[in-house]
Amino acid sequence: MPATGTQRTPSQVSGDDIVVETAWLYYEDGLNQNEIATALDVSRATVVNYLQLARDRGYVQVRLAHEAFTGHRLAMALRETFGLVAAYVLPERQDARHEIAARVVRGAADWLPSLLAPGDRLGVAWGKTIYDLAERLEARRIDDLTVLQLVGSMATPYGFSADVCSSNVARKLGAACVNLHVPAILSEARIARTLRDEALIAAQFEAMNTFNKTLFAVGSCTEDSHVVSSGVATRQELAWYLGQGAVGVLCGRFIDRAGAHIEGPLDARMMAVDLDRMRQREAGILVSAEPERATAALAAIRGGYVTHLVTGQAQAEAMLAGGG
Amino acid sequence: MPATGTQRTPSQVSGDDIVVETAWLYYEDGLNQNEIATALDVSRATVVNYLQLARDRGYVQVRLAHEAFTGHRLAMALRETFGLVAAYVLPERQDARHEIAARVVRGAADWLPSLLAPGDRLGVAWGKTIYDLAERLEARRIDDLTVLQLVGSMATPYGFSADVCSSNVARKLGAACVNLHVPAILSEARIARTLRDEALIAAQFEAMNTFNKTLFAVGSCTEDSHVVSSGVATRQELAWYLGQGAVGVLCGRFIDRAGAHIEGPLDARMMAVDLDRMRQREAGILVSAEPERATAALAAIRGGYVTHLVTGQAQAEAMLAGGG
DNA sequence: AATCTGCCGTGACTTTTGTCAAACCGAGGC
DNA sequence: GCCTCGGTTTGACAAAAGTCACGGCAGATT
Repeated sequence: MPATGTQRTPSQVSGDDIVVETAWLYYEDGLNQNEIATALDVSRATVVNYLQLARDRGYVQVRLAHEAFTGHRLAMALRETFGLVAAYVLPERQDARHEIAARVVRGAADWLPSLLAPGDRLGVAWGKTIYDLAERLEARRIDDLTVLQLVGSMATPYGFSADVCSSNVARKLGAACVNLHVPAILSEARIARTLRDEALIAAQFEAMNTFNKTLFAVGSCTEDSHVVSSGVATRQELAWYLGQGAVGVLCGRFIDRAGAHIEGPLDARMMAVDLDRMRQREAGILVSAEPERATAALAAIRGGYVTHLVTGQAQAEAMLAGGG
Repeated sequence: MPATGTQRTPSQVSGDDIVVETAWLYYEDGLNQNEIATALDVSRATVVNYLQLARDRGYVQVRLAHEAFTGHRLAMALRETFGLVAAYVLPERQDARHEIAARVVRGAADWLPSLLAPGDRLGVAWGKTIYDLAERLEARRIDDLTVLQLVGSMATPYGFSADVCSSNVARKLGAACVNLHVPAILSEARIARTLRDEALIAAQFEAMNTFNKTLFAVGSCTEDSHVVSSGVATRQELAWYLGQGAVGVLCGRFIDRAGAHIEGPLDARMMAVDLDRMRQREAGILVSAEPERATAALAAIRGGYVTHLVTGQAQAEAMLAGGG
């Protein structure tokens, strides 16, 4: 039983000795709280306190292994069907569809660091998904990493823009960041040309094109899509692209079912990475949560932009049903 | 309540869908088993089973953060006192002294991967500690890593030798391995010279010397030390070195309190890395568990061979008391 | 020196989790 | 169509973990 009459000084507890010891016995040696209490000669309640302290201080890390998601039935199917390097499928209940976006983002944030290596140059697109992903990314330095903004900036009603997306990803990963200090879309092709010829901007584009991995989402082609709400495209323009067979938006460019770039009125006015360049990469990471985007995601895969896919169960099923 | 009359087929459970979903709800979303049972419409006992499955399959990873050990009171003190880059101190109870070696080895095995980066060339010494460490190391590939054997091989009564140590470390980390295919000690200096001049051996030595990080333990200078039991040194030789002020053995070489190499009868007959070279490295990782080795560890630190130290609480205290 | 204050540690109680044998289901063989 | 077999699910019970209000020591304050 616990000896009475002695009490540890604050520093002994804060100094971590006992807390770490307790955590070790519990989590590494697998003793239960009673055994630990006996061994350390304190009450079990105290053991509970120490363990709580250990958790509060972040000493205990619990996570689900990537294999749980990459080894998932649907993940394997996606991988084989579409020739991906890996797929990461988040589980999803019928009755919690609204949560899936958050889960996919969380999963992608957990997975991303393990897909990157020192020396990588990561091209980052923009969108709510990417923005949220950056938010959830836990700070973990990757040596000699550079983040490159793939699309010009564009203010949105939601408070994120391409430069914020890339900056945040860079910050979390301790990476250098090359931003594109231009709007994503300009009113006239002439102005876009002028800007692209500007030495500073040209240099930024040149730097941008040195990426070896990419991180992006695909937009859907509906009127409530971000392409429209952010002002990149007007409704008329969207309608025109739809008429040409557009099923998705990738880095601001419209693509058809086969993933081919649909050249149109916007391209000359757009400041963004070229889609042909997007195919030349070591790894292309697509994050896509909602089943409604299955078609767009399929197009991106068929177009050859994707090697790694993060998605939810429902979208995975939709893709396997619709593609193949 | 759980609906009766339906039951999952084996493949549905083995197929991981439900198991991963359950694990997610429990570990990521923090629901308790009752809430999960309700949500998934199964009994709580089933939830327990699923969670057990998830753990059995290795989907759940629980570990103590490195900060628990590097941020430890004694770790900070060691770091500051001896100017180390980092120290990793394992907690230790009075009544479990015999376990500390296992803990330190485990801690070192957990820490090591995070100290290595792609492209590194890791020199590995030998000894029971290093051998055990290799055993405990969990398989995790580090790109473009090369492991280099720092000391010639020597059969021991315990079944490990330097080549086994380095090979095992390399295997676990998915690294290339350069072994030294010679005995650690030869009967005559002349033979050692001859061997060193042999093209093949010379090339191995040359490769060995390209290390940028080192992993080693220090031996103590007692009659039951491995230096004697493995036949590297005779008792007479040991006695001679003790007379010269030897307090420890590092990669087969004797060092004094200041960590200086004590040149003696063995050196010309020895096939091992040069101690001067051991000082020229990005990182030197010393693993040492028993308090009796505090003196030897101190010497190694004073000698400038160490930047990272893994040890137990008792040895840490001994070092802080004895050195400074 | 007495008092105060802020943690620390504890026992009793509640909630959560783990165990196990028995019931149950579906698939295939007779 | 019935039966057996292997794995799944479950309810009842047991064990473990979490909570909380109170008692107590140590160092600071007056």
